[in-house]
Amino acid sequence: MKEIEKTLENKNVRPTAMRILIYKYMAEKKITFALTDIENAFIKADRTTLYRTLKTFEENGIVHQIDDGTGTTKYALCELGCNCEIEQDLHLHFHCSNCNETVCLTEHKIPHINLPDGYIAEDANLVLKGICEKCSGQ
Amino acid sequence: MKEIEKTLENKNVRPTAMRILIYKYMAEKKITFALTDIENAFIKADRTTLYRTLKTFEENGIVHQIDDGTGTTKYALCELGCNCEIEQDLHLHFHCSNCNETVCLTEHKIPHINLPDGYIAEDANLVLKGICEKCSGQ
DNA sequence: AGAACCAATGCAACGGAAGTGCATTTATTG
DNA sequence: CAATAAATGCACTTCCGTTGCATTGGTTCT
Ligand SMILES: [Mn+2]
Ligand SMILES: [Mn+2]
Ligand SMILES: [Zn+2]
Ligand SMILES: [Zn+2]
Repeated sequence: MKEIEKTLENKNVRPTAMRILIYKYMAEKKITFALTDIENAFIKADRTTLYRTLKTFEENGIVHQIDDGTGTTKYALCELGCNCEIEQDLHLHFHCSNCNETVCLTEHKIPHINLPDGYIAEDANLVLKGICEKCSGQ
Repeated sequence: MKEIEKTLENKNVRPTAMRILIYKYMAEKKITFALTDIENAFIKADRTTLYRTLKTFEENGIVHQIDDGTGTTKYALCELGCNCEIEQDLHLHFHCSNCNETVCLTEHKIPHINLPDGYIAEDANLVLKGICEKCSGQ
């Protein structure tokens, strides 16, 4: 409780009741989630509020967006010490085609790629798709 | 003309007038394109027809879809000898944040990634974002 | 405490893009 | 030519992200 408030304040985000709830939801969840997921978890909350809360969280380095190729944006809590407001943390993401869940593989960074002359890379997105550990039964 | 017809027939796609036009458009274009692009290029054609034509083309290995993270699906003609109906051609794509164009870097394959135990990769998508050669002025 | 102010929330509506059902036209086959 | 199948066009739907604006709630200043 108090801890979450501190965390938010440290990131310059006012710890409102709503925001604390949302943060809690995210912290308990191990995998990534979509706006709709969180919307279903909190019947009370308005979609827009959740949307803007996540946006605020993102702008202040609390969560990061994930584009896993499903067409719906996913979010995940940033790791401790992740400073993705300043520079991107280019870890890869895995999307399971069986359970449809997307996970951050924060240990696995996107390898450096040599581009043709003239191309300047500033950002990268690598998504692997297949069967996750839970679904592969191992 | 006749050549395009042959190409389509070889891929088991009936060479209708519309399809030949669309193929021609794609062949002239060097970069990838969205459904809307092609829609604007052919005032006459209905969006659904274009949509389904591209779908047919994709199912028969004439074009491949590209998810460049912009939210709108891009398409590009497959290379000669590309057999992406059978197995994915996992080359990377580059999206320029200046001119907003996406290009296939067919020479650059997505490197193999070691995943944690239990994860089975079947597909991959790697998109680099930044400044393209045209826009970097080199 | 009360007034003034700003941030957060909620409701409604918009817009882009993908996708589907069905009628109509066009091509293919017997 | 008739019968059949494929391709095209129109209308409509759904999904998701996004914005405008009114309302609520909390903070600060007098
Ligand atoms: Mn992540
Ligand atoms: Mn490509
Ligand atoms: Zn799974
Ligand atoms: Zn460019």
